[in-house]
Amino acid sequence: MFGICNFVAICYIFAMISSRSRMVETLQSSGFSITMARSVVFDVLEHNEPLTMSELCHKTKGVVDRASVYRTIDLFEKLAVVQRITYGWKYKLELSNEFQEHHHHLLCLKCGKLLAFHEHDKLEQEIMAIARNHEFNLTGHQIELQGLCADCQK
Amino acid sequence: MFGICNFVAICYIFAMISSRSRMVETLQSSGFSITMARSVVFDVLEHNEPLTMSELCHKTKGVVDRASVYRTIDLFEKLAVVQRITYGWKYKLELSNEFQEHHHHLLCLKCGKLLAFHEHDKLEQEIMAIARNHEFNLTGHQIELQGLCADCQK
DNA sequence: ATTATTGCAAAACGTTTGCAGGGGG
DNA sequence: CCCCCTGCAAACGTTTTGCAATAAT
Repeated sequence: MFGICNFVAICYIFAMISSRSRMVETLQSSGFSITMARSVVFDVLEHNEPLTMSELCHKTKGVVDRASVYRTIDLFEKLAVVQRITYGWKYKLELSNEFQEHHHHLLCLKCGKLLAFHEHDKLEQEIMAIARNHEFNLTGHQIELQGLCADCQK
Repeated sequence: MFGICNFVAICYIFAMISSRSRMVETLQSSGFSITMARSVVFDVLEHNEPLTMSELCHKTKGVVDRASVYRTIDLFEKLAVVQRITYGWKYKLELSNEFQEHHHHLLCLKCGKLLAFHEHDKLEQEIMAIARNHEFNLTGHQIELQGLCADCQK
């Protein structure tokens, strides 16, 4: 009945719809309106790799004002719709863990690419152990690996 | 002959002298002068917790110009005398690993304290394994744990 | 003495804010 | 229709840059 391709496609469409509607729901349940600016910012983030603030502003130029982008990101962060990930000592923005799986990144110092990695079980366990040793009540963590990606090593 | 206290004191003084002279050596061997601005910035970093750029500028106010502080930090980073550590999505500056032992930090979200931790053998091993899996030529990494320190949990 | 390095001032960014007008519920 | 949200413009903090004066070797 269903080929694997159909299944994948259906999952993909479902993920998109559910991701967007979850954002709508998040906004409404906190009493915020669904406005064009917020929709546009969300859509841009959904369909791109992690973006810097200026990249985001550039992609929404002419449609959403810079100030509104900042205000929208500010709101989205408070509602945990987006998260900042450190990139060198700057940051990029992406949809947060509730809207996509928890992960960290490898940063290529030559081409600037951010490569996500998901195998981090041991890493996370070790981090929790360290926090425990220091009587730390852990609420979050950032990990970034820097180096040269496979392509740039050639 | 030597009490443990004397030994510790001697090690401490030796570490200070060697740290400063290693900086002098690093500058000279790359053809840079030892200037007042550079000495002052190094001394301030040596005798303080990690500092933000504005904290550093404030502590050197009236002695070294803001622009020179930036230029000095820029040079020190290129020569790997200082390193940036991410602090939230901002950064602080401290002497780099060659001038003090390699470590990472726990950030307390309430009082803002940066607590260093040194037990990270497993962490580092796991990080190298992940890089290997992705054919990444690893040159560095950043880890930051966020939460509430023991004092602030009360 | 010669050249690197600095201070000063101004420019270039990134981010925030006040306010009046426009769009969403 | 009412009020939240936006665009605009100006303010603000941080970082960079050009240039003439100064200090280091």
